[in-house]
Amino acid sequence: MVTRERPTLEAVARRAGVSRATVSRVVNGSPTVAAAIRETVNRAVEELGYVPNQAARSLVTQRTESIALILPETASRVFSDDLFFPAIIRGVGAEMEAADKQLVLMMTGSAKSHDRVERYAVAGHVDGVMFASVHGADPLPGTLSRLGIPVVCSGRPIGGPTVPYVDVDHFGGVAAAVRHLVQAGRKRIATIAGPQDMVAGIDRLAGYRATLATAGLPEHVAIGDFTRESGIIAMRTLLAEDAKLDAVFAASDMMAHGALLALKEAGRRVPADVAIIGFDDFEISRFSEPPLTTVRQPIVESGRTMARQLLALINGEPGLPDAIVLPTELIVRDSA
Amino acid sequence: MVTRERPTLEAVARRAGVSRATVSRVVNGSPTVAAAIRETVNRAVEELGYVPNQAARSLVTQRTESIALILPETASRVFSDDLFFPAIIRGVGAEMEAADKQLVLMMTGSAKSHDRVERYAVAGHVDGVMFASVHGADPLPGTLSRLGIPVVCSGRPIGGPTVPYVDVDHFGGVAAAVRHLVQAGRKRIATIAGPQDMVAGIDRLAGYRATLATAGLPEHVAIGDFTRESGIIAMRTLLAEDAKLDAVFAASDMMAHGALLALKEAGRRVPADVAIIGFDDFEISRFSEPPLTTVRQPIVESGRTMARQLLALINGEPGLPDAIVLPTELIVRDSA
DNA sequence: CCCGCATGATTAACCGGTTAAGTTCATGTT
DNA sequence: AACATGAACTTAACCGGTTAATCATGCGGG
Repeated sequence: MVTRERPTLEAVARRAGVSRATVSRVVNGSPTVAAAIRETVNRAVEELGYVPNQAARSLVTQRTESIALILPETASRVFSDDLFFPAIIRGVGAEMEAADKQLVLMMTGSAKSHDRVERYAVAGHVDGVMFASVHGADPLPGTLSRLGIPVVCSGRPIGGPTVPYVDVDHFGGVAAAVRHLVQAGRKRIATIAGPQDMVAGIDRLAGYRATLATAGLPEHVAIGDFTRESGIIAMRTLLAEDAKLDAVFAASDMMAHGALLALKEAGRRVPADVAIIGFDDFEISRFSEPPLTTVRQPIVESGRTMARQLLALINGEPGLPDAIVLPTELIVRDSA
Repeated sequence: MVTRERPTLEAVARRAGVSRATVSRVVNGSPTVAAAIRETVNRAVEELGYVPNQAARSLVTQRTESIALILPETASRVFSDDLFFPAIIRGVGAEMEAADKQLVLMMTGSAKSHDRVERYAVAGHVDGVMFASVHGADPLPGTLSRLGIPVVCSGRPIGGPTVPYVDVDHFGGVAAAVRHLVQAGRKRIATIAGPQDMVAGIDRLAGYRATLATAGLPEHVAIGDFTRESGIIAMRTLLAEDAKLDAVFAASDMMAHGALLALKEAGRRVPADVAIIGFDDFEISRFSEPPLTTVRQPIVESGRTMARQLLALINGEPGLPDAIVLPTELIVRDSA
């Protein structure tokens, strides 16, 4: 390991025959530098391979140029084939890269890690914090926000939006899906709902209920946790409770896929006997048997939007919306 | 936004009636502090809610306590239903959390971002760098390593291992899979290989070739890019070239899944007409139709291992291995 | 010819820690 | 009693930048 000495501002200054301050100004593109000097300094920077030390810079600017993305630990443990968080990361990452900011990933869940995140953010390691999918009424976003740290959540926080957030139109998407089933003449429309401590779970169930109520149809609810296995179990339960149900709205594609498996196991044909609609529009749904009708939610876009919001917040841009809700869209394939 | 002033060492020192140096020593757990003073200082820290400023600390210690994980940007394109990188992230993240280090995520691929990563690492923003799956003969890991920056790769780098790496036993896993097919009496065993600019693609194809050669059977190769769609296309090609093939080893589960779809489309039964084995053992493979026989590779574990290696390297631990190869295992289900 | 004023560079203070060197003081030696 | 020793604290230098305040220089105007 060589650990070659890296040149400092001082070194560049000496080489260019100017003061540290002038080099600093050149490096930061200040306009009050004569062209000739700028040229000389740039050459020196080039020759020495100078790269500014971020720690030194942060110390005085009070900015770190990096941003934390908090992922619920539970998610990564439970959802070993979850595609939601990767997509969020992708969206956020793209935006961060465009803004030349660094992305720091943190998992949280345990009280210990929870505390760790708080200390980390408070210590000024990052200029802002994003939360990907808040579970329950997590107080952390509010706490950080109150401490003056810019925060944006993906998913409307439960218990009053005390922080800006980006979410998708769960309700509208579900309503479109359920209406689609109603219009196809389905009468016994069940749902496999998501966890009721997450807004995505709550809102999608609400959309189902409201739309069925409007249509004057009875509701039939089983609860899952967004995973395929929970979808299988929920579908079996639903069938046991109502052998004649003719449609199911599953609050996630994974659960819809599980339902598909359970229906096949029970000898039901899809969509002939039972129609099924999912929510997410993951790649996999194009290839399921049959291909899944589903509500597309723009996950990557929501990551990007969250990142853009946070950057704007950090830059102190005025008139930022507290909430942004992205549209969802019903994608009709063969399952309904 | 409040942006409450955060207390500094100085403030704590004043409150505790000692010098900055003493507080620093207490905070860093130096043994040369009297118990009484330590107590007083800790109380002051508590009361003021003091959290050390990492930038200031890094400036003098030359350590940032954070580590970069580089993901190939191309991956993020494939990412849309890729489960490999999320698993790597999970493994690395767990280990980083345990070591109380921060994880900085960077995507690279374009020459521009490539340069960005280099500058970032060289600027001392991170104490070390991990590469998740190196494409082709990427010079970046070697470059950074030569500059004295601790580097570990996931996947043996092509073109001579100039950097320590962690990989899985592709060859052994594939050999077991192909032997399984041979022992089942399959005679026309094709493969859908992965991209040949990645070690995972190369080694798996080599394993296939060597094992078939040993068995005295002819080879039959189509190339994919690890995605489901490429699996579909490759399978169609293989069938067109040899309508009588009776087995396929696909170098990824996604491609195996694609192959399954293409075989169904062609009216072939699995495993009766054609046996199929994948590689990865993603969750999805337990639920495919039929459930997929596959080679399990410990992705999360490989992320953890890579992280542990890097931390050891950073700590200057002696006698570290240049390469660690984790075992793979054939998981027999219904497809072969 | 001298003054005032831009313009552009320099000086020096500061960001918030760490740590080597120096100081103080109680204790042990002879 | 004089002095070496060592424990525990303080002083002060330093890490590598940024930036407000200051200063030098050249130029147009009176």
